Amino acid sequence: MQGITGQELSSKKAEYLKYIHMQGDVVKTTEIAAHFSVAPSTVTKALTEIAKAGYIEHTPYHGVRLTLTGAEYARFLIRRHRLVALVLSRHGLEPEEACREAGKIEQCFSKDLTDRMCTSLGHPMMSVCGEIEHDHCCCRTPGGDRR
Amino acid sequence: MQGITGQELSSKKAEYLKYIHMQGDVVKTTEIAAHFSVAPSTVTKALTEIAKAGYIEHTPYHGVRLTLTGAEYARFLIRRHRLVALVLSRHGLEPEEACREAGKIEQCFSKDLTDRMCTSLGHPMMSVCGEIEHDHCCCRTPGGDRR
DNA sequence: GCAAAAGTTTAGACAGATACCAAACCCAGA
DNA sequence: TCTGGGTTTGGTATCTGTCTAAACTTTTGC
Repeated sequence: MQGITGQELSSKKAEYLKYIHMQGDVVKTTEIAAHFSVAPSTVTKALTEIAKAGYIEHTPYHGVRLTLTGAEYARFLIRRHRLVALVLSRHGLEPEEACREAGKIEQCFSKDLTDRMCTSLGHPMMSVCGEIEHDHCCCRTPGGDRR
Repeated sequence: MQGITGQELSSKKAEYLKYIHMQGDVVKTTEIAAHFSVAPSTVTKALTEIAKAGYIEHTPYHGVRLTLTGAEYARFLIRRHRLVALVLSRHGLEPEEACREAGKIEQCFSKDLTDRMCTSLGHPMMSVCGEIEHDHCCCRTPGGDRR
């Protein structure tokens, strides 16, 4: 996945993708609908579009599963979320608040901005809401070495 | 202006309001349209709605002027912008970049979050793109004293 | 002082995101 | 196999932001 910008998916779709990633394997429409408190038909529509964009495989009536591209993108979304939460936690927010507020603002952060903050924070391993994986951060070459 | 949330105006309308504030006094439709590279009719429509919300007075064919409420809200928007830019500048961005990126993400920051960051930064007087006024920051009581 | 030019508004349309409901549809378990 | 729960389809709605074309107002130049 070269050239992520961070704006490939609208914010709601990105949230769905993150959720699918965190659930792992096959995820059902109803499960997503319940988690986000929306009607199943709303989810079906979003899923169809996310699938069209190549991030998930949607087998009608049987749920969705991330593609490789989708898994990679979801990891970026989660890394971004955790970096944003970390920044907020360093500006007076309690861990839980930082995580919640991050959820509201993260979609505005481009990949580039995310990577810059990551570098500036010294590529932290932990945030307030989980580990930060740097596999696909700008700070890694394909071989895994820091630049 | 009690109880600002930061989400009273959509992001484009907030940008227009900030611009009107920065131009001062009466601002014409065409001027705004040129600045934001949109059709004048787009601006008229937005202006009508901002006026309905009480932040500006719109005299058709003669331009707009901020109301007291609008001026106060615009000062909040500018303070928020500068605080966000300051945070970004402390995370590896050059002043100009920080200001530009702040413009993209600031609309997501609530009044509360803005005030928390302000406190955490020690109520800074300067950002990378201008002074920060604290007249209406949470850190001030009506008399002007820090809490 | 009036007509053309410049500026502005209105009206109608469209696109994208998100959401809903109702109806049709599929599938698995009793 | 039939039925019920889960899912999808199709239609509709709202919000935001945008445009074009036409109508209207103000200004300018002669």
